[in-house]
Amino acid sequence: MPTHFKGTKKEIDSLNAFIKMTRASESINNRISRSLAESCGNLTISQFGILEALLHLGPSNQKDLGAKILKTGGNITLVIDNLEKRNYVTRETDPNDRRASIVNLTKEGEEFISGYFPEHVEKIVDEFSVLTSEELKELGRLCKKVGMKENN
Amino acid sequence: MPTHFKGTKKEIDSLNAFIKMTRASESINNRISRSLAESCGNLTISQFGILEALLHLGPSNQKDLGAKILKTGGNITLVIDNLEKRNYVTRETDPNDRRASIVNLTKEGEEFISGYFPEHVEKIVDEFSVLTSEELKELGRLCKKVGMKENN
DNA sequence: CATTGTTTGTTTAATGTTAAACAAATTGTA
DNA sequence: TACAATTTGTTTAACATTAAACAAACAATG
Repeated sequence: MPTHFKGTKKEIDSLNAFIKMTRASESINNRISRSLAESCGNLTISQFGILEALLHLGPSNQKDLGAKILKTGGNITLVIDNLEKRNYVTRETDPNDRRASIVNLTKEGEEFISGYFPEHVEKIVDEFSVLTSEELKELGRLCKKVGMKENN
Repeated sequence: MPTHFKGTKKEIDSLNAFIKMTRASESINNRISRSLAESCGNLTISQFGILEALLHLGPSNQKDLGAKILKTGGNITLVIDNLEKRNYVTRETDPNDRRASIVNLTKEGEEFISGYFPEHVEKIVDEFSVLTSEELKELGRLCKKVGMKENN
Protein backbone atom coordinates (compact mmCIF):
# COMPACT_ATOMS: atom_id res chain seq x y z
CA MET A 1 0.00 0.00 0.00
CA PRO A 2 2.42 2.65 -1.16
CA THR A 3 1.16 6.20 -1.19
CA HIS A 4 -0.85 7.22 -4.23
CA PHE A 5 0.87 10.56 -4.23
CA LYS A 6 2.40 11.66 -7.51
CA GLY A 7 5.69 13.42 -6.96
CA THR A 8 9.39 13.14 -7.55
CA LYS A 9 11.18 9.94 -6.70
CA LYS A 10 12.70 11.56 -3.68
CA GLU A 11 9.34 12.78 -2.43
CA ILE A 12 7.76 9.38 -2.88
CA ASP A 13 10.62 7.57 -1.19
CA SER A 14 10.64 10.02 1.73
CA LEU A 15 6.91 9.74 2.20
CA ASN A 16 7.05 5.95 2.07
CA ALA A 17 9.88 5.81 4.58
CA PHE A 18 7.97 8.18 6.86
CA ILE A 19 4.71 6.25 6.69
CA LYS A 20 6.38 2.90 7.22
CA MET A 21 8.52 4.13 10.07
CA THR A 22 5.55 5.73 11.79
CA ARG A 23 3.38 2.66 11.39
CA ALA A 24 6.08 0.27 12.55
CA SER A 25 6.92 2.40 15.56
CA GLU A 26 3.31 3.03 16.59
CA SER A 27 2.15 -0.53 16.18
CA ILE A 28 5.06 -1.88 18.23
CA ASN A 29 4.58 0.76 20.90
CA ASN A 30 0.86 0.04 21.02
CA ARG A 31 1.56 -3.60 21.73
CA ILE A 32 4.19 -2.78 24.34
CA SER A 33 1.72 -0.37 25.95
CA ARG A 34 -0.93 -3.03 26.15
CA SER A 35 1.50 -5.48 27.75
CA LEU A 36 2.48 -2.92 30.35
CA ALA A 37 -1.15 -2.20 31.17
CA GLU A 38 -1.98 -5.89 31.47
CA SER A 39 1.04 -7.26 33.30
CA CYS A 40 2.10 -4.22 35.29
CA GLY A 41 -0.96 -2.76 36.97
CA ASN A 42 -1.75 -0.19 34.29
CA LEU A 43 1.73 1.18 34.13
CA THR A 44 1.96 3.77 31.35
CA ILE A 45 4.60 3.67 28.66
CA SER A 46 5.73 7.09 29.85
CA GLN A 47 5.97 5.85 33.43
CA PHE A 48 7.93 2.87 32.19
CA GLY A 49 10.21 5.13 30.17
CA ILE A 50 10.99 7.20 33.25
CA LEU A 51 11.76 4.12 35.37
CA GLU A 52 13.96 2.78 32.60
CA ALA A 53 15.82 6.07 32.33
CA LEU A 54 16.36 6.21 36.08
CA LEU A 55 17.62 2.64 36.13
CA HIS A 56 20.20 3.28 33.45
CA LEU A 57 21.12 6.91 34.11
CA GLY A 58 20.75 7.10 37.87
CA PRO A 59 18.97 9.95 39.69
CA SER A 60 18.05 12.74 37.27
CA ASN A 61 16.12 15.97 37.32
CA GLN A 62 12.75 16.35 35.59
CA LYS A 63 14.14 18.45 32.79
CA ASP A 64 16.51 15.70 31.71
CA LEU A 65 13.84 13.03 32.07
CA GLY A 66 11.54 15.07 29.84
CA ALA A 67 14.22 15.33 27.18
CA LYS A 68 14.79 11.61 27.44
CA ILE A 69 11.22 10.53 26.79
CA LEU A 70 10.28 13.48 24.56
CA LYS A 71 7.45 14.78 26.70
CA THR A 72 6.66 18.28 27.91
CA GLY A 73 7.46 19.57 31.38
CA GLY A 74 3.88 19.62 32.58
CA ASN A 75 3.48 16.03 31.61
CA ILE A 76 6.63 14.97 33.44
CA THR A 77 5.25 16.56 36.60
CA LEU A 78 2.18 14.32 36.37
CA VAL A 79 4.10 11.18 35.42
CA ILE A 80 6.44 11.63 38.38
CA ASP A 81 3.44 12.34 40.63
CA ASN A 82 1.91 9.03 39.58
CA LEU A 83 5.15 7.13 40.05
CA GLU A 84 5.44 8.69 43.49
CA LYS A 85 1.95 7.42 44.36
CA ARG A 86 3.11 3.93 43.45
CA ASN A 87 6.15 4.41 45.66
CA TYR A 88 8.43 3.77 42.71
CA VAL A 89 10.25 7.11 42.90
CA THR A 90 10.91 9.98 45.28
CA ARG A 91 11.70 13.64 44.66
CA GLU A 92 14.40 15.55 46.47
CA THR A 93 15.45 19.11 45.81
CA ASP A 94 18.88 19.52 44.29
CA PRO A 95 21.07 21.22 46.92
CA ASN A 96 23.11 22.86 44.14
CA ASP A 97 20.07 24.29 42.36
CA ARG A 98 16.98 24.63 44.46
CA ARG A 99 14.78 24.98 41.37
CA ALA A 100 15.48 21.40 40.38
CA SER A 101 14.02 18.17 41.79
CA ILE A 102 16.19 15.11 41.61
CA VAL A 103 14.10 12.04 40.98
CA ASN A 104 15.29 8.82 42.61
CA LEU A 105 14.21 5.21 42.24
CA THR A 106 12.97 3.72 45.49
CA LYS A 107 13.98 0.21 46.47
CA GLU A 108 10.56 -0.92 45.33
CA GLY A 109 10.84 0.91 42.00
CA GLU A 110 14.31 -0.43 41.40
CA GLU A 111 13.19 -3.96 42.09
CA PHE A 112 10.22 -3.64 39.82
CA ILE A 113 12.00 -2.18 36.82
CA SER A 114 15.09 -4.36 37.01
CA GLY A 115 12.89 -7.41 37.51
CA TYR A 116 10.58 -6.62 34.64
CA PHE A 117 13.19 -5.36 32.20
CA PRO A 118 14.28 -8.76 30.85
CA GLU A 119 10.68 -9.61 29.94
CA HIS A 120 10.39 -6.25 28.22
CA VAL A 121 13.55 -6.95 26.25
CA GLU A 122 12.22 -10.31 25.13
CA LYS A 123 9.08 -8.67 23.77
CA ILE A 124 11.20 -6.27 21.76
CA VAL A 125 13.50 -9.01 20.51
CA ASP A 126 10.40 -10.83 19.33
CA GLU A 127 9.08 -7.73 17.54
CA PHE A 128 12.30 -7.38 15.59
CA SER A 129 12.86 -11.07 15.00
CA VAL A 130 11.88 -10.79 11.33
CA LEU A 131 15.12 -8.93 10.65
CA THR A 132 18.55 -10.48 10.20
CA SER A 133 21.26 -9.23 12.50
CA GLU A 134 22.70 -7.10 9.70
CA GLU A 135 19.31 -5.57 8.98
CA LEU A 136 18.80 -4.89 12.65
CA LYS A 137 22.03 -2.94 12.89
CA GLU A 138 21.33 -1.08 9.68
CA LEU A 139 17.87 -0.11 10.90
CA GLY A 140 19.39 1.22 14.11
CA ARG A 141 21.99 3.16 12.18
CA LEU A 142 19.48 4.72 9.78
CA CYS A 143 17.00 5.68 12.51
CA LYS A 144 19.78 7.20 14.53
CA LYS A 145 20.84 9.27 11.54
CA VAL A 146 17.30 10.54 11.02
CA GLY A 147 16.70 11.07 14.73
CA MET A 148 19.88 13.07 15.12
CA LYS A 149 18.46 15.75 12.83
CA GLU A 150 16.80 17.11 15.99
CA ASN A 151 17.97 20.64 15.46
CA ASN A 152 16.35 22.36 12.51
CA MET B 1 23.90 6.98 23.96
CA PRO B 2 23.39 3.26 23.52
CA THR B 3 21.50 1.46 26.22
CA HIS B 4 23.46 0.44 29.31
CA PHE B 5 21.69 -2.89 29.33
CA LYS B 6 23.89 -5.97 29.49
CA GLY B 7 22.53 -8.77 27.36
CA THR B 8 23.21 -10.83 24.29
CA LYS B 9 24.23 -9.13 21.09
CA LYS B 10 20.82 -9.75 19.65
CA GLU B 11 19.10 -8.24 22.66
CA ILE B 12 21.28 -5.17 22.60
CA ASP B 13 20.85 -4.67 18.86
CA SER B 14 17.08 -5.10 19.09
CA LEU B 15 16.81 -2.69 21.97
CA ASN B 16 18.94 -0.13 20.18
CA ALA B 17 16.92 -0.41 16.99
CA PHE B 18 13.71 -0.06 19.00
CA ILE B 19 14.85 2.99 20.93
CA LYS B 20 16.22 4.72 17.88
CA MET B 21 13.17 3.98 15.78
CA THR B 22 10.84 5.20 18.49
CA ARG B 23 12.81 8.38 19.05
CA ALA B 24 13.13 9.17 15.37
CA SER B 25 9.47 8.54 14.72
CA GLU B 26 8.24 10.48 17.73
CA SER B 27 10.47 13.47 17.23
CA ILE B 28 9.51 13.79 13.58
CA ASN B 29 5.83 13.35 14.36
CA ASN B 30 6.07 15.92 17.14
CA ARG B 31 7.43 18.47 14.71
CA ILE B 32 4.81 17.63 12.08
CA SER B 33 2.14 17.96 14.76
CA ARG B 34 3.35 21.37 15.74
CA SER B 35 3.36 22.52 12.13
CA LEU B 36 -0.20 21.34 11.67
CA ALA B 37 -1.32 23.13 14.79
CA GLU B 38 0.39 26.35 13.77
CA SER B 39 -0.37 26.54 10.07
CA CYS B 40 -3.69 24.69 9.93
CA GLY B 41 -5.94 26.02 12.66
CA ASN B 42 -5.04 23.43 15.27
CA LEU B 43 -5.59 20.49 13.00
CA THR B 44 -4.62 17.29 14.78
CA ILE B 45 -2.26 14.73 13.33
CA SER B 46 -5.10 12.20 13.57
CA GLN B 47 -7.45 14.55 11.74
CA PHE B 48 -4.78 15.10 9.12
CA GLY B 49 -4.26 11.35 8.79
CA ILE B 50 -7.96 10.82 8.14
CA LEU B 51 -8.07 13.56 5.49
CA GLU B 52 -4.97 12.12 3.87
CA ALA B 53 -6.51 8.63 3.84
CA LEU B 54 -9.73 9.92 2.33
CA LEU B 55 -7.84 11.84 -0.34
CA HIS B 56 -5.88 8.80 -1.42
CA LEU B 57 -8.36 5.99 -0.79
CA GLY B 58 -11.65 7.74 -1.50
CA PRO B 59 -14.74 7.45 0.70
CA SER B 60 -14.19 4.88 3.46
CA ASN B 61 -16.01 3.63 6.53
CA GLN B 62 -14.81 4.39 10.03
CA LYS B 63 -13.54 0.88 10.63
CA ASP B 64 -11.12 1.10 7.73
CA LEU B 65 -10.04 4.60 8.69
CA GLY B 66 -9.30 3.38 12.20
CA ALA B 67 -7.17 0.56 10.86
CA LYS B 68 -5.35 3.04 8.65
CA ILE B 69 -4.29 5.44 11.39
CA LEU B 70 -4.01 2.82 14.16
CA LYS B 71 -6.54 4.37 16.49
CA THR B 72 -9.47 2.81 18.33
CA GLY B 73 -13.08 3.02 17.19
CA GLY B 74 -14.16 5.42 19.89
CA ASN B 75 -11.43 7.79 18.91
CA ILE B 76 -12.34 7.68 15.23
CA THR B 77 -15.88 8.70 16.19
CA LEU B 78 -14.52 11.84 17.84
CA VAL B 79 -12.02 12.64 15.09
CA ILE B 80 -14.73 12.37 12.43
CA ASP B 81 -17.04 14.48 14.61
CA ASN B 82 -14.41 17.19 14.74
CA LEU B 83 -13.73 17.04 11.02
CA GLU B 84 -17.48 17.31 10.43
CA LYS B 85 -17.58 20.46 12.56
CA ARG B 86 -14.91 21.93 10.31
CA ASN B 87 -17.02 20.97 7.28
CA TYR B 88 -14.14 18.89 5.96
CA VAL B 89 -16.04 15.59 5.85
CA THR B 90 -19.59 14.25 5.87
CA ARG B 91 -21.02 10.93 7.01
CA GLU B 92 -23.54 8.91 5.05
CA THR B 93 -24.86 5.49 5.94
CA ASP B 94 -23.73 2.71 3.67
CA PRO B 95 -26.82 1.47 1.78
CA ASN B 96 -25.31 -2.02 1.62
CA ASP B 97 -24.60 -2.25 5.35
CA ARG B 98 -26.61 0.08 7.47
CA ARG B 99 -24.25 -0.35 10.41
CA ALA B 100 -21.49 1.42 8.53
CA SER B 101 -21.00 5.15 7.90
CA ILE B 102 -19.16 6.10 4.79
CA VAL B 103 -17.03 9.15 5.38
CA ASN B 104 -16.64 11.54 2.46
CA LEU B 105 -14.42 14.54 1.87
CA THR B 106 -16.38 17.72 1.28
CA LYS B 107 -15.31 20.12 -1.44
CA GLU B 108 -13.79 22.26 1.30
CA GLY B 109 -11.97 19.32 2.85
CA GLU B 110 -10.67 18.14 -0.48
CA GLU B 111 -9.39 21.59 -1.33
CA PHE B 112 -7.69 21.94 2.00
CA ILE B 113 -5.91 18.61 2.03
CA SER B 114 -4.86 18.60 -1.59
CA GLY B 115 -3.68 22.19 -1.27
CA TYR B 116 -1.71 21.56 1.91
CA PHE B 117 -0.31 18.17 1.01
CA PRO B 118 2.67 19.41 -1.06
CA GLU B 119 3.83 21.53 1.88
CA HIS B 120 3.49 18.52 4.15
CA VAL B 121 5.57 16.44 1.74
CA GLU B 122 8.30 19.05 1.70
CA LYS B 123 8.52 18.96 5.49
CA ILE B 124 8.95 15.20 5.36
CA VAL B 125 11.51 15.35 2.58
CA ASP B 126 13.44 17.80 4.72
CA GLU B 127 13.27 15.50 7.75
CA PHE B 128 14.77 12.62 5.77
CA SER B 129 17.24 14.71 3.81
CA VAL B 130 20.17 13.38 5.87
CA LEU B 131 19.78 9.99 4.15
CA THR B 132 21.03 9.07 0.70
CA SER B 133 18.43 7.76 -1.71
CA GLU B 134 19.66 4.20 -1.14
CA GLU B 135 19.42 4.61 2.61
CA LEU B 136 15.94 6.05 2.27
CA LYS B 137 14.73 3.03 0.37
CA GLU B 138 16.44 0.63 2.74
CA LEU B 139 14.85 2.34 5.73
CA GLY B 140 11.45 2.03 4.10
CA ARG B 141 12.04 -1.62 3.36
CA LEU B 142 13.20 -2.47 6.88
CA CYS B 143 10.39 -0.60 8.59
CA LYS B 144 7.88 -2.28 6.33
CA LYS B 145 9.30 -5.66 7.24
CA VAL B 146 9.03 -4.89 10.94
CA GLY B 147 5.62 -3.27 10.60
CA MET B 148 4.22 -6.24 8.68
CA LYS B 149 4.71 -8.41 11.74
CA GLU B 150 1.32 -7.04 12.80
CA ASN B 151 -0.19 -10.41 13.51
CA ASN B 152 1.33 -12.14 16.51
C1' DC C 1 23.36 45.80 44.82
C1' DA C 2 19.35 45.93 41.40
C1' DT C 3 17.42 44.57 37.33
C1' DT C 4 16.64 41.76 33.58
C1' DG C 5 16.31 37.49 31.45
C1' DT C 6 16.58 32.46 31.80
C1' DT C 7 15.60 28.01 33.68
C1' DT C 8 12.92 24.61 36.38
C1' DG C 9 8.89 22.91 37.84
C1' DT C 10 3.78 23.46 38.68
C1' DT C 11 -0.97 24.44 37.60
C1' DT C 12 -4.89 24.84 34.63
C1' DA C 13 -7.97 24.28 30.64
C1' DA C 14 -8.70 22.07 26.47
C1' DT C 15 -8.32 18.17 23.94
C1' DG C 16 -6.92 13.36 22.55
C1' DT C 17 -6.91 8.48 23.62
C1' DT C 18 -8.30 4.22 25.41
C1' DA C 19 -11.04 0.37 27.25
C1' DA C 20 -15.40 -1.11 28.39
C1' DA C 21 -20.21 -1.31 27.99
C1' DC C 22 -23.72 -0.72 24.83
C1' DA C 23 -27.18 -0.67 20.68
C1' DA C 24 -28.15 -1.74 16.13
C1' DA C 25 -27.39 -4.23 11.97
C1' DT C 26 -25.59 -8.24 9.90
C1' DT C 27 -24.19 -13.11 9.36
C1' DG C 28 -24.22 -17.96 10.29
C1' DT C 29 -26.44 -22.01 11.75
C1' DA C 30 -29.79 -24.92 13.19
C1' DT D 1 -37.80 -18.81 10.92
C1' DA D 2 -35.24 -18.27 15.38
C1' DC D 3 -31.11 -17.91 17.84
C1' DA D 4 -26.32 -16.94 18.68
C1' DA D 5 -22.23 -14.68 17.37
C1' DT D 6 -20.03 -11.02 15.00
C1' DT D 7 -19.39 -6.41 13.35
C1' DT D 8 -19.91 -1.32 13.30
C1' DG D 9 -20.33 2.71 15.53
C1' DT D 10 -21.41 5.40 19.86
C1' DT D 11 -21.10 6.71 24.60
C1' DT D 12 -18.87 7.13 28.96
C1' DA D 13 -15.28 7.39 32.53
C1' DA D 14 -10.59 7.54 33.38
C1' DC D 15 -6.42 9.19 32.19
C1' DA D 16 -2.51 11.28 29.17
C1' DT D 17 -0.81 15.17 26.74
C1' DT D 18 -0.10 19.75 25.44
C1' DA D 19 0.31 24.82 25.50
C1' DA D 20 0.06 28.72 28.20
C1' DA D 21 0.43 31.25 32.29
C1' DC D 22 2.73 31.29 36.46
C1' DA D 23 6.19 31.25 40.62
C1' DA D 24 10.57 30.49 42.40
C1' DA D 25 15.48 30.13 41.93
C1' DC D 26 19.40 31.22 39.33
C1' DA D 27 22.67 33.94 36.16
C1' DA D 28 24.41 37.97 33.95
C1' DT D 29 25.05 42.64 33.39
C1' DG D 30 24.90 47.28 34.59
